Amino acid sequence: MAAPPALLSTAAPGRLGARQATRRKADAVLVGAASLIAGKGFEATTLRDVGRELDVSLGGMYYYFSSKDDLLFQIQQRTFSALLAAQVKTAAFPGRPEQRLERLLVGHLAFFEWHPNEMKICTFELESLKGAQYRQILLIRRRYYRLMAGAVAALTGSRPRKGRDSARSRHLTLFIFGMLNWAFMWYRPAKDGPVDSLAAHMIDLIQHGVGKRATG
Amino acid sequence: MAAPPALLSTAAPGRLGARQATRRKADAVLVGAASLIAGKGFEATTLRDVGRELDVSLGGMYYYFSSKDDLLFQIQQRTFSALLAAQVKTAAFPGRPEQRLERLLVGHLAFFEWHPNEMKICTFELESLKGAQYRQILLIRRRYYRLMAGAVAALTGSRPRKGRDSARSRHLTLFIFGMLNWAFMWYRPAKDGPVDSLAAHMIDLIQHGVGKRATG
DNA sequence: GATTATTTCGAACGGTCGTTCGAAATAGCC
DNA sequence: GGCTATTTCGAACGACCGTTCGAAATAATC
Repeated sequence: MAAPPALLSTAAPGRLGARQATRRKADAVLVGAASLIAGKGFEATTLRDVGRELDVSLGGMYYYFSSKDDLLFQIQQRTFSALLAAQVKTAAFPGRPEQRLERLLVGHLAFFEWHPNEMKICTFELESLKGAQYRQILLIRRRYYRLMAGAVAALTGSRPRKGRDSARSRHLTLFIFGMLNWAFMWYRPAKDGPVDSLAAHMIDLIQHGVGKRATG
Repeated sequence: MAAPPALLSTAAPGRLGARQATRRKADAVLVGAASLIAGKGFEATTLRDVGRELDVSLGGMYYYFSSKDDLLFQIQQRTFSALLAAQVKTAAFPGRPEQRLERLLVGHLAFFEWHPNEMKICTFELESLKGAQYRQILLIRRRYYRLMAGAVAALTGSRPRKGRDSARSRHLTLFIFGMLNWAFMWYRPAKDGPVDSLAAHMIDLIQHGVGKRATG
């Protein structure tokens, strides 16, 4: 599997004619801020901290971002958009249902492996967003849920309803999200092996449970 | 299943001869604070907020707690201790492995249903603790992990090793924790039914996967 | 090199936070 | 009622936060 795409600058740029170096620096600030926020939490992370980490003065931070909230929003918006776009592509490839779901699991875990800080923030700091920003991230998340729920429904053979899934199908999808999203609490590549084998364990559990063992 | 135990005052009391009413008020503060912290996060929650919620002046808060950190620590310490104690009892009852694991799942979810705010805090705000308090909570969590890992190992038939589980067994246990801990993001009793049926879905997935269906 | 636009800085502002402390109020006890 | 210990309060302190702003520095353009 190729490396997941970097977090593209999909958001509207601060200025139309902004030079490329400026864009790059803004991206670097985003990465550094994500590292700090993932480590200490959004509220506990200071703009002075972020500035110090990247050798930008406190006032200078406001050249790149309009507010602290904007910083958090851009991290989540870019991260989730890139994940969703990559997974939509992944889901488009043909294959048997279990293969397609496994590809999505690998894709999710690989993206998490490449952007652990950003993904941790998406998981932990959703509710730190407010108003329109909160709602926009919620929309992206909902689209991602539908993508995964569709793959799960294809595996179980239940025809996908328009609005609602059955309780069982819904629970199964949310169980899978739980397994995936909890991984950042414990997954260490050196200890747990590559994400491919982790996804294989996961798809094996989903298909057969612990009763029947696949090649292991 | 009987109601899970309340969050007992297991921590050392502020004063030895403290009157019962004082203890009760301290417990009430703990509950109110948990509600606010679960809603807004620990850093974003102010002692002034907590005091206002419970009609205690800001200065008065320090009669019950030595610091804001102490407040968070007590919430996590009491909650996790009560959960661990209840689950140790649950695990002691005899039964087939799948029954014993299912009882633990039900126990966990039922405890979460009764103390959602406190459990959300235990999940989200572990890393807001520092130093000795952080390490102490980590110890409790590790004991709880071992309890669950033992039940999982009994189900898979793998003999429990002393120090390390196999990668597969470890992953399976952590998958289960993921399913359980992610539930606070979506579980609503009115929509998702009682925790017993949720645990039944979960144990069915763990045992048979989606391939074979139990009574559904 | 002069002119303009972009980038960076440092100081300051108003506000809010956790914490302290001594006095006032309350309850328990004889 | 008096006396003591427990409980509650309100004001204040120092520290730090996000944000603003105008000037200085730097880069781009001619």
